[in-house]
Amino acid sequence: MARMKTIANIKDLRNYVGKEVTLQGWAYNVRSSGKIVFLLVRDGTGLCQCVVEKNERTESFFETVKKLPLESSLEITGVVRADERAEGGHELQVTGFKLVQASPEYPITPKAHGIEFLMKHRHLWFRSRRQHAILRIRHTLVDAIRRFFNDNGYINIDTPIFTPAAGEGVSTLFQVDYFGEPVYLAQTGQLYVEAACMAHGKVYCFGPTFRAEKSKTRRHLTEFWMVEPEIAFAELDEVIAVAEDFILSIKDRVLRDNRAELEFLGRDLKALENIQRPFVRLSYSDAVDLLHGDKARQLLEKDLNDKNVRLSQLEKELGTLVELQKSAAKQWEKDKAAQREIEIREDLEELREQLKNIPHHLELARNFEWGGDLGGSDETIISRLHDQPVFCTHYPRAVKAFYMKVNKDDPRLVNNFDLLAPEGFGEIIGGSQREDDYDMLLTKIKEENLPVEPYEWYLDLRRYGSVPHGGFGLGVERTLCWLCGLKHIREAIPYARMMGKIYP
RNA sequence: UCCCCGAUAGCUCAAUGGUAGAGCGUCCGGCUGUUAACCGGCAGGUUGUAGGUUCGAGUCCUACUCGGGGAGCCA
Repeated sequence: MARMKTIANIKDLRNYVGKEVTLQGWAYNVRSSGKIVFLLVRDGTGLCQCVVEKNERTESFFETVKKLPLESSLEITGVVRADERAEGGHELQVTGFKLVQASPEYPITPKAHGIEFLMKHRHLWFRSRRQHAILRIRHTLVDAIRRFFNDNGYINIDTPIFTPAAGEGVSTLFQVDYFGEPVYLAQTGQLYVEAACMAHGKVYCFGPTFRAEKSKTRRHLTEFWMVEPEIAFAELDEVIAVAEDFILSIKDRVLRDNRAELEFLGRDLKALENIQRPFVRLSYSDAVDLLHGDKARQLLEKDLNDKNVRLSQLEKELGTLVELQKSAAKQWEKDKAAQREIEIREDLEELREQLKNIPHHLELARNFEWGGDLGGSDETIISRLHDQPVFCTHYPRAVKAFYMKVNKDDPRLVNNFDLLAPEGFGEIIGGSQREDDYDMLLTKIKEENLPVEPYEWYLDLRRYGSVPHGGFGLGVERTLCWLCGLKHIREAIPYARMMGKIYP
């Protein structure tokens, strides 16, 4: 009587309607009603409602399923059928069940949890739908990044993570003991990839990178992933054109492959679909004018006004909720009101924080002096004044790294660019044309009081067949935040490493 | 490094300086179409740590630890 069982993935169930299949997965949720149990199973590819009715066929396991602890591992067999009432449109009429392992009580319930608790259970949080969706999109993003460069003639070059002390901003690097010698975790692969660029023409490196800055914000990680292409015989405009093609390519790929996930995350798909070439090109000097101008002021004043309106709306709703909780007859009505009240209080707190900061941001923008580096709030203003990504170019030489190419026409400037993602998501790319003139590079190394000796190999690249070249670095997590509409970067990487956080 | 907020049951949160509570989860019972199901019941606590004020501290004060948000700095 033994039959071969058909193992199916939940994402493929539509191909098995009317057939008996076996799912291998975990119990995501269980609801029961006397003689019928609805078991929501996840298998990594999707969720499927499995319906167990109490009858002779299910007798041996009905009670087990009914009392199944969440996240117990299992194999479940049944006939696939289409049903509007089921999540995903298909469900399983269960005929067989095998418990692989019964879980003890699972920490993460279908109810609300705080971020501290969830981050402590990051290893289990992966199983939740939102985190599952985000990491799937990350997978697509990483693949799209490699695809773009591989398909366009770039060679992948891995750069070292242990790097010698080069004197540059050592305080922001992690020091490691390397056989008794202090070395540092790389904060960029760029200098190394430039060398490979002179061998292969078009190259890129892609790996983790480390910053020891003591920043505790929603935009910072101490360990994050960066892809850094480098192109020979390219000046600034050409590098910018590549960055534009690249961003459009990865954006389209994620929209194509992960529409369902983006929708689940509540991402405004229109906002992504509307991203088209050409992106905005804005020089640093024009950006400074923009910050000083009426538009920036009006934006912040409108923001202030909108947020105040929102604040009073929420306060009003809060009042009615408190009344509702007193008057509601049903317990569940009270619970729902209580839950909403918590949400509103969180929103209110955030709004008040933002409102407190707006005058400060206004001040920063108005008093911004030509020559300084653009701050986070300045970038937000610039990006929100445009509906396409903004290339901000030609920063003052004094605030940028020594390897950036000095501008021919205005030696106060360098040929660099940052790309600001729309909707206020901020900087996702930093890039430049590199200084290819030996004498100028040496001058700049000395200007910054850097030791020359560790850079001899780098100077060699300008001694032997120097050519105009340039590239950029894209932060994977910040890009993912933009694509997914994430408020905090900690959700954009499987194991976030942040100041003071290393578990799990 | 600085500023603001927080820490109470496994989870999310209540509690004028005066007897520590609710919902969810667990456990027990009920329910054949549930969608964070629902309904009834039981159990569940050294209120982050150490001091202090007070007749009396979850609540006030001080320090510390941890967390959240922001500033600076950065990508």
